[in-house]
Amino acid sequence: MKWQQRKSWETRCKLLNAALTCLERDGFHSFRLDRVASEAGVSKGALTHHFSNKDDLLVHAIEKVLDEFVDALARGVEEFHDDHLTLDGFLDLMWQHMSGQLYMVTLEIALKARHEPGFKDLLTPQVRHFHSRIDDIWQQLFPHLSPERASHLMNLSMNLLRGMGTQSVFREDSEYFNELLRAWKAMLRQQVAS
Amino acid sequence: MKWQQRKSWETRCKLLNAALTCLERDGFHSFRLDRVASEAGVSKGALTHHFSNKDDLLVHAIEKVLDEFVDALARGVEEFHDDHLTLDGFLDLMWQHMSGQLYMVTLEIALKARHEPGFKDLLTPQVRHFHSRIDDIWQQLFPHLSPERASHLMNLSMNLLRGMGTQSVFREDSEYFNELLRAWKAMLRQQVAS
DNA sequence: AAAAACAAACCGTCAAGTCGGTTTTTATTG
DNA sequence: CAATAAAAACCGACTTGACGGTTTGTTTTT
Repeated sequence: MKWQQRKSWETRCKLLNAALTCLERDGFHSFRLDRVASEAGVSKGALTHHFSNKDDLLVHAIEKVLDEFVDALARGVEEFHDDHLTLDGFLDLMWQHMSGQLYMVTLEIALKARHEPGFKDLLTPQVRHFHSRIDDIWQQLFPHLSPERASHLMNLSMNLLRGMGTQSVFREDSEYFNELLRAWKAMLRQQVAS
Repeated sequence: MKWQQRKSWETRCKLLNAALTCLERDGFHSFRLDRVASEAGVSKGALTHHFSNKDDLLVHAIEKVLDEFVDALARGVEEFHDDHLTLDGFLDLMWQHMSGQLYMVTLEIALKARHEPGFKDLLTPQVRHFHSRIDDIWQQLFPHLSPERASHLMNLSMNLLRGMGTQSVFREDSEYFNELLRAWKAMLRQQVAS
């Protein structure tokens, strides 16, 4: 029980990464299990061995990407407290992730969940956990504000970034998004100061 | 050339509405032409007679919904100038539309466009036209601000609402969204005043 | 008569899931 | 320490069902 365990974990990991790659590249509508398998360099049989079906694979893939995002933010807040990162820098970190693979993948999944109650139920616990972790992070970011106010500012920021992520589908213009971000940072500083 | 023209226009319209209904209810992944036909109360043959294929139907449907949205905002800005609508009320109007059929449909379409360059090319002119009309509206809303500043505030607002629309998939809690909106209105007033 | 509006059967394609089989690793036993 | 049984990892052909587009036929209008 050693070589097998490790090998198993490795192919599982390869499959999850391949699933995320395919989901971002092809979208859920054109998400094909055999393409995931070939992207991971294993057979379709191996995939079905590790994940009982499409939904199972997707749920675990989304779990992975959300965890990695929150981990990155948690490291960010540490740097913030050590004065190695400004508030602006923290927002840059958020945008860096939200404009990459993460957001598009969660968007694809969210739309799927919207139309499949069973799948949504599978995801809801993950989503709740994700939000509570992010909420914690913002409470740490602004310990001098009331928890409600910190949550508000966090949710406004997250939703702004979500919207920007969505708009980036049709408008590929990083300078424009940087400007928006700059404007938001200024408003946020104002709110935090008052 | 009269009964025919009218009948034709009627079934076209029924088909477009049915397409929007199906797209919001089922999502693009489960968007089926025969379901659109039965939703519209016509046969599949009628559908293929009016629209050459799926993409053609979708492009015209999205055109319709975007036009209706901007028309509503245009009426809103008139009421604003006649002092029948406050800035808060105008944002409520925007959120009312963005939290309804409009945004979910555009989201489905945006994700499709993201993975199908040909389809994206079909939509890009529509999207540009949409944005220029919305931009005009915000310029009319804030004639005393610089065009750049008005555009900034518009894009921040739109993207915030987009993000809220996205989040509403997992969080059905209208009071929460009203609170966020209230906070944003306050910040926006501050920005407009200064 | 001709063209438009509509109906519905048909077919080719394509992917998810199933399943019997193969190879490799781990546990057991004399 | 083999020998071997058992279990896990993996492979890929096949079935099955579904849907988009085509095509042929029918009715109604001009």
